[in-house]
Amino acid sequence: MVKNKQDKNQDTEELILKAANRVFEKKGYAGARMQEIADEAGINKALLHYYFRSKEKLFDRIFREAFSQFWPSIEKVTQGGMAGIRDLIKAVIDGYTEILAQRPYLPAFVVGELNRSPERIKELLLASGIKPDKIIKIVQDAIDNGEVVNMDPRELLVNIIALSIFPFIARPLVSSMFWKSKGEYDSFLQKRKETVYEFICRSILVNPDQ
Amino acid sequence: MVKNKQDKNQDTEELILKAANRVFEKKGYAGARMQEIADEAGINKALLHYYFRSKEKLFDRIFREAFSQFWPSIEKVTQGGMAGIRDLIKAVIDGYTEILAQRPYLPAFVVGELNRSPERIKELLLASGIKPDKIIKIVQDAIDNGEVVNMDPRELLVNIIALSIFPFIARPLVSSMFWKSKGEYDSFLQKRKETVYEFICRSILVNPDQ
DNA sequence: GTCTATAAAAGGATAGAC
DNA sequence: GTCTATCCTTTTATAGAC
Repeated sequence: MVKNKQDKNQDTEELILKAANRVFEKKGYAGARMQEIADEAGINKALLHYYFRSKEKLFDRIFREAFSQFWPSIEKVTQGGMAGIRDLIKAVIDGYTEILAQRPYLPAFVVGELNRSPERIKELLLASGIKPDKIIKIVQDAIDNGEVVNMDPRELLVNIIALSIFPFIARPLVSSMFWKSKGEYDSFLQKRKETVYEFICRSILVNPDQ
Repeated sequence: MVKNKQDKNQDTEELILKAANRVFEKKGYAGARMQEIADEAGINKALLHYYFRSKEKLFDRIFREAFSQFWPSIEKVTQGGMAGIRDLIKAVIDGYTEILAQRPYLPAFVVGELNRSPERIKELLLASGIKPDKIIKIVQDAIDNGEVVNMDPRELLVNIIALSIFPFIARPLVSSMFWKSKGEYDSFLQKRKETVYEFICRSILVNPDQ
């Protein structure tokens, strides 16, 4: 069966987006080159502009997707309405572990670009439909009912995210600083899924063994 | 008293380095413009090249300094030879709190650029005179003598650094996600110096109150 | 829709006067 | 040591043929 034009459009656009994603994610907006994106996609520059008009617009498209991917299963948990604090922590860690295994450059990319244009954040957060208040409430409830030690719920959330993401953001640095080889660091990251959960629980749970 | 030529050299070079630091630190190598650095320094592009020949060389100079600044008082502690685990943790947190208050873009800059040229790390680590093994040993000792729960000492170090740095690396994101204003976030970062120490101690110390 | 060729602009680097 | 003017390469973007 031969593809019709509609399919071809879809394919090429998809191809470009995939390529642009790889290049932007690794090199950032300023470091990326339209030529390199075209090469990766197996087409030429002119076609890039035909589909997305400008580097800026192409980047915008890529970045929005990246930003939304940046929040893994936090939503999945809050969706249900009432989730336990342990579920929340596990969901965040597991979610990041999963997405970061596939897209290790994602957090450095998102965070790096946001540093350069912080004015976009408000809008991006709105568009992504993320509800920080809901998540904060889950933590606050756990504190109120004595499950978790008294602390600023936002701080706990920051800590969870920090511990999940940082080893990926600073991967080359941390890896060559403390580990013998890339492979060993990878296996550390695997085990870490459990150890970081325990690290957090030891710190915050009033009754760890309950 | 009139300045002689020697002074003038020094001043201009200093001026350029200051300007280059601001621009590179904020925009990264790819995003920085020689023109902007010249403007910030109050001179013209030609003079930049007169002093540093190329963008690459100027950047290299800036980055080396930034990298060395990235490791605050860890050294200060290990210098003494035998430091307690509590001292180590406090030293790292305090050190970062101090340097990051002055140079909030530093960690994102260092980590970001290292992601793009990881091959440089080995050499930079050597040149900086940092001794990861010494630091690991301090933690290992604390584990061996039963002060700290059993865990990979490297993981604890990663966690300490992560918790210290992440709120700065991801400042705009975290700030507008969980806080009402920039000012409130700043005051959170201040208080955090203590709370993060407690967070860590609760998790790792066998006898927290000792 | 896709290509080649080329325009147009930006940015790094140098020549040469003072 | 510092400046103006200019070169040259890179990179984004468009025109026009197929």
